[in-house]
Amino acid sequence: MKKYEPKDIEPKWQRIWRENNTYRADEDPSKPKFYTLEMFPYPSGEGLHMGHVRNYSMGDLVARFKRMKGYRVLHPMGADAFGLPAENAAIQRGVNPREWTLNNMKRIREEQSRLGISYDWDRYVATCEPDYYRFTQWLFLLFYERGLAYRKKAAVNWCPECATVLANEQVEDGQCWRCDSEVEKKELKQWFLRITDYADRLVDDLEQLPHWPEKVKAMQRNWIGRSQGAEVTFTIPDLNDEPVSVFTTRPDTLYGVTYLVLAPEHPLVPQLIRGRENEESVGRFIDRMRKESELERTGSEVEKMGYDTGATARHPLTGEEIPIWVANYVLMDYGTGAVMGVPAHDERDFQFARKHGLEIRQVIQPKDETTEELKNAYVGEGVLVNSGEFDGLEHRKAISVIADRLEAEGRGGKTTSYRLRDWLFSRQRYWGCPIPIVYCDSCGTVPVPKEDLPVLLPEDAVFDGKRNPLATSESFVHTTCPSCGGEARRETDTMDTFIDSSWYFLRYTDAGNDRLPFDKDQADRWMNVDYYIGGIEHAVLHLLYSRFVTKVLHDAGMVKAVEPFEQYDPLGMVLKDGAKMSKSKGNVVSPMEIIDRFGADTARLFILFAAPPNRELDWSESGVEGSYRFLNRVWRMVEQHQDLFRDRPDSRPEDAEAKKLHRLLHQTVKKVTEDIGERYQFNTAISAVMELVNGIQAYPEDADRGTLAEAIEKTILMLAPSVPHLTEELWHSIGHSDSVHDQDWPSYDEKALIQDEIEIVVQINGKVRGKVVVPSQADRQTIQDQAMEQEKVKTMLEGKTVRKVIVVPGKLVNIVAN
RNA sequence: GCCGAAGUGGCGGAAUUGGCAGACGCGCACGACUCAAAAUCGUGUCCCUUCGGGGGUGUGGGUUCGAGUCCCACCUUCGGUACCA
Repeated sequence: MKKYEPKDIEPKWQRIWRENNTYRADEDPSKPKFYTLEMFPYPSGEGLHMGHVRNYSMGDLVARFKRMKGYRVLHPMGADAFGLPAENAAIQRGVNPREWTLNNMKRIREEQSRLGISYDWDRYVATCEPDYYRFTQWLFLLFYERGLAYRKKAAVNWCPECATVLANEQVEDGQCWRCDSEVEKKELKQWFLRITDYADRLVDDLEQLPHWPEKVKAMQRNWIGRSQGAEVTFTIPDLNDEPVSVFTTRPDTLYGVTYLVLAPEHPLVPQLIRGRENEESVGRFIDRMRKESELERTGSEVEKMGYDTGATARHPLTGEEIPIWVANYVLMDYGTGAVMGVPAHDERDFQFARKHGLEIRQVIQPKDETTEELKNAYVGEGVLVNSGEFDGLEHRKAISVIADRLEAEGRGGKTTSYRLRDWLFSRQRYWGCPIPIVYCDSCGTVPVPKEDLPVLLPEDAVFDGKRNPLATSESFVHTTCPSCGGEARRETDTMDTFIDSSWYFLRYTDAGNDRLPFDKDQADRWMNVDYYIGGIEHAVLHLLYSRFVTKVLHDAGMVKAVEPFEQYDPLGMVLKDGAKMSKSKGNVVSPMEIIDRFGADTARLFILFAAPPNRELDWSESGVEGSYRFLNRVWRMVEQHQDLFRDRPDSRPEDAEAKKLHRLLHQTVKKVTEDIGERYQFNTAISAVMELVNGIQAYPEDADRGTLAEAIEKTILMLAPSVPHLTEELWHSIGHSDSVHDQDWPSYDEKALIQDEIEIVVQINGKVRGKVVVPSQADRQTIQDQAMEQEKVKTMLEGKTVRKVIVVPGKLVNIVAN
């Protein structure tokens, strides 16, 4: 008997599949399409880790399954190849970022190949290649034409370590998402993409994504932070009735406003304090706030600090003059950078008013309660009091009524505010996609014509870690104006690398196109991605940006899809001993080492079997051995029955054992088909096949041989998506000359699932007391009669009165007695 | 604080529509094969028990003939987010 030697068979089949182009995407238009995608990797110098293996194993299982089910499947791979590590390697070790990246890509591709994943390698894309980033630039120009890319000066996030700016999404707890450095604020002129124009659609269209986890949708909703309310315009008598607007979700409390608070950065503040006695102290406070980092400023434990400007504002409805304060807790980049203080009905305002001795005026009264002095802010329901003509209104109604009144008087009105800011898009780094913009003294900002793309990254940039390398390249910076032909300078910032991954799934649909990013027909043939797998750390980065870009391309008529990903499955982490694998902990399990020892099939099987897809998976050495053991059992099972396949008898399940195995086989096919195809629960699909293998091994020698042969053959087919090499080898060993991966997925026969006789549980008062075997079609009465006939049941019922008998055909009988 | 998810054997985890809790695997124990070991195969493995049975899915209540599953209250853990007006 031949031994199972993954070392021999895995490379062999990988070679044959490559030579036969087995996994090229099928273009047959008569088949339904299926697009399955795993997030492409950043080609770091580390190679693949177990998280990748898990990701790819799951995607490959689905791709192979769908292919066998008769779909034309798109299952591509690429490299998210722009990024800082390459450039840092250039600075620290003097290597060329491009070479460094391409080397890593090569290694990662080899490692992916060793896993035996069924990619259509012809569609491989690398975002750092000119034939890709040329179209990233093309898309930028499309955004620019549509008014969605603009440049403005603003206080932006600056990471001193990365020496570049960051989008809001890329700042976590005031720290850089990549290097954890504390982020600073800098006033810079930068490029932005107008993602806020799409805020409503990005929220509303989440409704169209029932196959996304609630969690991820909630994170995106929170991030966009849409909130309905009103804008209220106060005026400042001392400044010629200069208007100052605030945003509030509670216009119903407008009569409870006793002061206004502005953010320290609010543009009116300098004018307000000019010449007043506290000009100096307030000025110092403002300077300090400006210098403070995001973290110092917005950390949860930061004390509320505020200063009276001495100026006053006029209430839009009452005309009352109220003091204007400046405080650190009001943020310039949310709402209007100013808030109205309603201490009676807002927790923060209450504390602030207490601390600074400001008036607290109650204007909402809980129903059926008398007024007492407030010990806390009252934020509940109630009716309006002390609110002039609005007294007695229910507060929810008042929200609308008062907002309408403000609008009628030209002093505000209903509005919606968002937390989402425009996407800060430019980066002061080399290893990214150059922004195709030229600055000309006579023509101003000029986009590079699409036919002149790509704007190539220069080879002569200097990597000294002190400045943007692109700016050091004379050959790059100096150019001619596309408009007037005069001397001009190129934009030296590159694009945020998140743009590269925001459209790669579209490029895959038409990877070779040298005219356009992709052809509309091709994109429409494949989009949306039906099944997308990858880390949840991208819940509000990559996944939000991709949704935005897809919508813009849809609006431009480039693709039908309005959402990129039909179903998104967040991938659970791979742990070791309950902890994240990391070099510092020394608990990293190397995928290639596992493949060397057990083979890729074992690694894949273990990872699929050990936990459901989106839960954490604890790597277990003995678990891997168990998977290896199982594959050996399958191998031996087929080897032992080689004779069966020489004359391949037909399946005639007539004896009891054969009927049993036949039924088990069909049950298993049904379960595995549903677990993979509908529930995406791969661990239970595999356990079902294990049960079938157990059943086959218990099958007696003298029972029907044809039934056995069928069961073995279908076991191989059902395992093919999970362990492609082993099954291919076994498939050929039982006499087939075509690939197991080109076979039809086994079907099951509902009739085969029906048993002649079934076991029914007999309960007395809900406790199992016995079992009866009845014909499967038996009616309620027959089942009940048989149950009551049971010896055990009889003795248990002695001296008791039967009150009720519940019969669930096919399941159980419950006798209620006392 | 707010939002989201999850609590089931020694461990990873099953139980799809309210119907036999613990599938499958790991680990462990015993047995077979062997001079012996490894490998393999087989048997057992939630807890208690006077062997009749009793208890058991984070806690306490409820609905139901019947609850891991539904409802109410709470506890714990994990993830996200947080002066967002």
